[in-house]
Parts: sequence; C-alpha cells; structure tokens
Amino acid sequence: MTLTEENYLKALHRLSQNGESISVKRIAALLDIKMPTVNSMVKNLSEKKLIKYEKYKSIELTEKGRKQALLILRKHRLTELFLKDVMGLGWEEVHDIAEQIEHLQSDLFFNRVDEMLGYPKFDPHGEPIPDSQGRLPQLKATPLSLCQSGKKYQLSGVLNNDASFLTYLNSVDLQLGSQIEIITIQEFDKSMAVKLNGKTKTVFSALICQNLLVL
Amino acid sequence: MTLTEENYLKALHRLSQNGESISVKRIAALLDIKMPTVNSMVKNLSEKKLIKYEKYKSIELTEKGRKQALLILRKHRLTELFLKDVMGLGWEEVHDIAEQIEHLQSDLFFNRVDEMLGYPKFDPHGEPIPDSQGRLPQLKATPLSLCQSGKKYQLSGVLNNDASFLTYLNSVDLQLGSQIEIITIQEFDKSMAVKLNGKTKTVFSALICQNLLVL
DNA sequence: AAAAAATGTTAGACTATTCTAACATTAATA
DNA sequence: TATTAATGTTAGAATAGTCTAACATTTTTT
Repeated sequence: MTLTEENYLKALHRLSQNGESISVKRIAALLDIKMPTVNSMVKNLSEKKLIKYEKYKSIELTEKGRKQALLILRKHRLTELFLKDVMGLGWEEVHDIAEQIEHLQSDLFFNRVDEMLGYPKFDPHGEPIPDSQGRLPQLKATPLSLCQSGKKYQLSGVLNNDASFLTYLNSVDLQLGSQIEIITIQEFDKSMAVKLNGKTKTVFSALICQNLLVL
Repeated sequence: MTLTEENYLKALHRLSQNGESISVKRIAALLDIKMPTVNSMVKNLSEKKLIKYEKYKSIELTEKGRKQALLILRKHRLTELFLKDVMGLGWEEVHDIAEQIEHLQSDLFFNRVDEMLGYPKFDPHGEPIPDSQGRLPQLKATPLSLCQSGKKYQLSGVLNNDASFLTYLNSVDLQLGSQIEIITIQEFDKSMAVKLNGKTKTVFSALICQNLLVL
C-alpha cells in the first residue's frame, strides 16, 4: 500500500467511528483534497477490496480495509506513546511526528516499541491500541464501583442520564475518554478518592461510582 | 525536497566519497534505476542548484547539495545509533529502518535523538556524524598516546606501515573505524589497558600507542 | 412536484517518477 | 585512425496522485 492509500484508509476509519455515513465530501474535507481526487481514490480502494463502493451510495470499509486501518492506527498510537514516555516529548508535540512514523514498514521496529512500552492497551487519551493482528481489545466496560484502587481507567459510558448527574460530571470536567485514577477506596461507605485526567483530585460517592462505566 | 530527491542526493554524496568521478551509470547502478531516469533527475537537481551538470560531463554536488546530503546522513547515522543504543536493536537490523526514518521532517525529533545519545560525533562504525548545520566535524586525528583514560576513540589511521605492526593490528581485530576505549594508563611505562570494539581487552605498549591515530 | 442547492462523477490536464526504444557522443581497441 | 564498445541523451509512454471545469444525480426547499 502507498502512503497516500494509508492516509485515505485512516481517514475512512476515523469517519466510520462516529456512526455517520461516509461521503466523498467528508473525506475530501478531512484530507483537504478535492472531491474528484477522492472519487478516483475511492475507485482505486474499491478495486483493491478495501472499501465497498457504488456510485452515489455511501462508502464503507470492508473487513480487510478496516484491519489495514487499525494496523496503521496501532502504529500511530504506539508511536505517540513512545515519543512521549520514552523520548520525553510533550503530548502536543507527538502527533505530527507519529503521522510520519506510522507509515514505516518494519515489524521489528514496532514490536520493539510495543515491548519497550510494556504492551500497552490504551494510549494516554484512553483510546484503545489495536493488537498486531488489527484487532481492538474487547471493551467490556465495568462500573467504577467494581474497580481496584491504584489503577487508572477511562470513562466509557454512564448508567444514568439524569440532568443532575450529567451536570455534575461536567462540573468536574469529566467526559467520555477522561482518565480516572482511583487513589483510595473508603471501606466504610465505598466512596473513592480519585484523580481526574491526571490533575483534579476529588471524591466520588458510591452512587456515582455505580453509575460510571470505565475500561 | 521529495523523498526521491533525497535518495539521489545521498547516492551522489556516497559516490563522491571515494574520489572517482560521478557518472550517470554509477548512480543508476547504485540506486538500481535505469540511466534515462537518472538523466532526468540529474537535470532536475541541476535546475535546483543541488548539483553541477553539463551534458556528457561528470557530475558534482554543489555546496548546497552537499549540505543537504550531509543533513540526511546526519539523520541516518543518529537514527542507527538510536535504534542500537536506545532501542537495543542489532547493528545489522538498523540500516533498513534508518533508511526510512532519515526522511522524517522533524527537527524536534532528531534533536531529541541527538540529546538522548549525548551528542555523538561518530557512529559505531567510526563514521563521523555531521552537525545540525550539515558540517562534518574537523577530523584532527591524535596519536592514542596523547589521549585520556576512560574515554572512547575511533581508529582513524596509523603512523607506521611495517608489516609486523599491521599484522599485529589484524591479530587483535583492529581496523580503521574500530573503537578503542582506554581503561587505564600505566604511569610507569605509558602502556595502556584498552577495550577494543566494546569486547576484547588487551594492553598496548607505549610504542603501539604512538603509532595509532584516533579521533 | 418543480426549482434550487448540494453532492457526486467524468473528462482532461499536470507533475513526479519511472520505463523502453532509438539515437548521439565519447572512450577503447584493433 | 577507423571501428566497436561503452556511456549518455532524447523521445515518448505508463502510473500515481493531484487539479479544474463541466456535467449528473440526489436531496432539500419552496
């Protein structure tokens, strides 16, 4: 696969994430490329069985295409973590470099990166890192109330949609993907002292913990 | 500059190393590309003032072209050292990966690599690493006898060409570029306990030390 | 439902990099 | 020196990826 094709696949995968259907226009906007160009590439990727495409219909990744995209995503996320944790670069600095390194062809290199990082399952944004077969780890969300102290989790959902609850989450700046580290758990009332996004410390009551789904 | 142009420049620089004049045929052979293709690229690089070229004449890098080539070489050599020393890859494994990483556009990345390696002046083959301005370090070779203990040097030449001396060097597997680390220096006879290529330990007499030029 | 707007497609062109086939020049040899 | 061999160049075509201009289809609005 060429570098350009890889970038299209990545874009396709990104667009397929948020439910909405994938259009030529959206790809063009994301990659800052004109629609006719996207149209040609879409035909090309379709011939290679990486996407499902029919004129005027919306576009979908095939299993094969999705796997390829996830393998690139794996390289991207491992690289970002490596640049940050091993090389000490700032989180805001790593993306552009990872965009380039993700296209390297070397299993040896990325396996070593993976090894040096201790085979991480999530990047620092809480995004899962696909495995070397392009599989995403099974995301079995757990209520925070069943989690262990000393560990870090990512908020993946809520079990309660009351406005008062959601307003509270907003007030502590907690969103899907936010990091929650359990500092201690109170034996008596099952409340938890937590650190949010590596910054804010606060305490969650048992009721709050029961309504937060984490990974 | 495109990736292809960078590869041509690197080849040009390599060919300019061993004195011989640079021909279209030699570039073609080195890059495994047909002569007419090289011919087009040579015209292109000439327009960009990276090489000096006239029909049927031999080709030369300009100052500008040479500097570009050295900057790529710098990235290549820093990368090889990084892959080996920081990531623990084998010396034979690093070249292909470095061939890819050397084309990354990120001063931030390479500066950090440089920093993590302690601003090395030579790669493990004893090849000098150009600085960030594309300058090669002044190579003022010193007799080993004037060097300090605890430091690492690279063999860059000999001051004696007697067969017996050269045979001795061969017997301890010492070649141009080999690494010599001075462990201790005997006050009494100026002999040196040394470690060669990070492996073999031996002792050099003062006479040997006087005849070895190092960097 | 008809008109207008949005989106998608085709056609044709351009650049970069590569090739093969044919031709030109320089170098080597008889 | 005259041929032959080696090397270099030009011409013309192919592919990947991009563009603009023009045309087609679908969606939205009136």
